[in-house]
Amino acid sequence: MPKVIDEEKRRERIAEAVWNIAAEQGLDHATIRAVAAECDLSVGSIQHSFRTQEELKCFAMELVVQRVITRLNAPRELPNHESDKTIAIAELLMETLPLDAEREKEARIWASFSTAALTDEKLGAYSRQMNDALERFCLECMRELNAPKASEEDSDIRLEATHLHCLLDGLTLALLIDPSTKRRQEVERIVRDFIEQCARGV
Amino acid sequence: MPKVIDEEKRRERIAEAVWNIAAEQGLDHATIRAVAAECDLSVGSIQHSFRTQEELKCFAMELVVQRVITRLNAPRELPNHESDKTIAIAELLMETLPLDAEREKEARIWASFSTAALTDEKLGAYSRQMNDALERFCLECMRELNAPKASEEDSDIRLEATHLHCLLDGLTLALLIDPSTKRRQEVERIVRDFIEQCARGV
DNA sequence: TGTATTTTATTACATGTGTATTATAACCAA
DNA sequence: TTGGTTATAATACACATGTAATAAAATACA
Repeated sequence: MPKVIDEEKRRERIAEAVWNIAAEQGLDHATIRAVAAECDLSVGSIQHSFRTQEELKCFAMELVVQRVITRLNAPRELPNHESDKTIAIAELLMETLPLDAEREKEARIWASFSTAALTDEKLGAYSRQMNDALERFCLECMRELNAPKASEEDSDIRLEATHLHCLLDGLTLALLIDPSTKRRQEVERIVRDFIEQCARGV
Repeated sequence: MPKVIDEEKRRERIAEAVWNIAAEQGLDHATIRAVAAECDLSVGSIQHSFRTQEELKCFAMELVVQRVITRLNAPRELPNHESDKTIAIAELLMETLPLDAEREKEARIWASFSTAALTDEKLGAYSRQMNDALERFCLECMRELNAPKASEEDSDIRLEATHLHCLLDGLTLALLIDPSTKRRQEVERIVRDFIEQCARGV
């Protein structure tokens, strides 16, 4: 019998090396050799886990989507008190933004993959999956905000969820381009104001 | 005396070839040879106009910024009547979105360049220039909307302009990922609602 | 027309890249 | 220990790429 390794863990370790390179140098720098060096493996070992580079890139992107979706679906409990809940939701949403170094790295990873997905049909599906998940998450948040009133049409809430979702994407981009403290404060203020406005049901 | 060509036009023609490839296959596919083929020139001609590939990419990105800024700064006249003006501004803003094939291509070009700018310091400056220009444009729009009231603080208007700007970026991304008619209609509705809300000064 | 000068085209070359191949090393069961 | 199986490593190879070098063509003025 051969040496036995946890093949799934190995694949994830390699995928994370792709992430690092994508965040720091762009996805196109994630060559087999660069990835091998990044995760301290030989080219042969990478090839053992992934037959082709395309397979590796797909897996690396799929894993991003998986992890983010898992996090978005994590069980949460929101405060009962209405104004506390509003604040909690705003903070929940801000956790998706690159307001600290770790999230910034994630956002850079995602930016490189989703741009690649625009011209790579194989990756496009993951892009759409992520989009759907974020939209659902925003929709849940909006439902929570509107729950006590139940005054709005469902289609209106869906539209506001899409608005929120796109706003978050745009804020993410803005923070990647300008991660200054000033910008971060503006972004936090925008999210809070928007959520409060939604809660007031304007 | 040598053959005389319009060197500036030539450079722009080459840059536009880079754009085409970036939109269709991604910026990393814009190799010297691919660009030469795209604009029906030899590799030597490209080299005559651009010493290195880096120089070419910078020029190509700079030209995008230049053209967009020129368009944003184009003189416009808005209707005097208030509600007409609101509608006009909404339509003005929607012209920046990839709601038709031509704008979609532009957005894809910009997406590939701005993502590359995240990991390429040389390109980062253009990214920030474009951002500033869009933000100024949004600010002008917000000022127009708020002109008749003059009730808001300037800092609030600036924040709303940033909100608008980020929203537009996010909507652009959403349309690139899903350019369906349904999505387009949602996007148009979101812009109109948001602008109306701003006009009402909520 | 001839020629100087620049544009264009071709080629060459070093390096990077994906991947197949091969050889070695590591491991578990008998 | 030994044998068989698999993981790892190293190498080979065809091809793409950026760029330099060189040759050829084209043009405006004398």
